[in-house]
Amino acid sequence: MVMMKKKPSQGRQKIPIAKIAKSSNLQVTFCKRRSGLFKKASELCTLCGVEIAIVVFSPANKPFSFGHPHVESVLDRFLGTPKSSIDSDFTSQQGQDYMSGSSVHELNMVFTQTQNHLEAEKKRGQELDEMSKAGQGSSRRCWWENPIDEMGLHELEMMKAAMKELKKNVIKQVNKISMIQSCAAINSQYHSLDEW
Amino acid sequence: MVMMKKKPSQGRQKIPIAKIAKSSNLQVTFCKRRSGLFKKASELCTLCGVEIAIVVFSPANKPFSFGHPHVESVLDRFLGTPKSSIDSDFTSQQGQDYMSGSSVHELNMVFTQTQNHLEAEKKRGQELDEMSKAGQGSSRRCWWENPIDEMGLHELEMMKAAMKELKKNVIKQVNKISMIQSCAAINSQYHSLDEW
DNA sequence: GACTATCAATAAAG
DNA sequence: CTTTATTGATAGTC
Repeated sequence: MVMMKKKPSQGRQKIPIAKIAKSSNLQVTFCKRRSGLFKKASELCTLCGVEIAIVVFSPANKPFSFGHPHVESVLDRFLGTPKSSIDSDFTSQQGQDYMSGSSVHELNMVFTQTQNHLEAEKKRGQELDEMSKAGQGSSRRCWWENPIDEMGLHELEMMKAAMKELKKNVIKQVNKISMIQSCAAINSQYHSLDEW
Repeated sequence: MVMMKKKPSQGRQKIPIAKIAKSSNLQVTFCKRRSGLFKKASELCTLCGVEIAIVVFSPANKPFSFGHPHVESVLDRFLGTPKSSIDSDFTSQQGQDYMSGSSVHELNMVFTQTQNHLEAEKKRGQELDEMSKAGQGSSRRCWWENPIDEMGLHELEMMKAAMKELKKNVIKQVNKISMIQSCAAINSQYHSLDEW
């Protein structure tokens, strides 16, 4: 062909190794690199005949995993050899046995409940992610307006502290106002402050 | 230099993806490809801001691992979400009794991991709370953050009612969580609820 | 470990 | 998903 044609593509461009801002690009890059990573892992398995397990949580917190021969068998093996910590940042300790006297069934109940709580926490975490990503939209609530049911212990602890402080201030202010309006009738409603 | 030199290297040659026979080659290939794999993984983390964990057992059965932010946190999270099985060869089930035949110790391990995960999730949620609170800029505050001094009697009255309701819900939730984590040590901090 | 020629992985566009 | 142009990973070697 005698026709000149401009480059139909810039081909592969170098990208800086830093958090990708553009959401669509991030999604594509994650997909490509995840499959590339899994491919590399499978090649490593075949070439060297080793066991491997990879677990990734996508930007949307969806779990992906690769394992040879199986994810769980490799993880079991790894978790069963705590000295693996010397090879990486994996630091672990064998904690005490919780509730050693309990029945397996009881443990299962507790475990299931804890897992459910965990699910709720994670879901809430995701929602918070979405919220902060969505920016200052009109739908934003103050954290204290979030459903109490979805709060964790730590948040409740913080709320308790905040409320105690608030109560102190409220009482102070009420007293101040009461002084100013030295009208006894109004104050009567606040005599039961200590019932809080 | 005027000296001719023959090609000092054949460069990279393609190798078949099959078990490497030569032990020395296998060793060096494992090292190179393992580090390459971990590098790819870290890039994926940086680019996409995701959590990842890799566990490999070398040809000599030595464990190597890579994890961001931590191997164990990612594995805990993964093991706590058995429905991740749909994404890979990891097969599990969401039955009522988990691992009925397992020892109490095993259950305890899993439970401990799940609890740790729960803690991590809660902490993360709290950090997000802080973020979104701070992100509102100095201009906008939640009403309860407004100076108490500027409130009139009516607002204080309303606040009192709101706080009573809040307190009721908080206590309810704390009790719920306390029930779930029937671990006495943790609950001790909440025994003084009635001091409010 | 380091070097270098090759080839596979992949960013961007279709 | 497919194509294209480039970058980056790495097999062989010292």
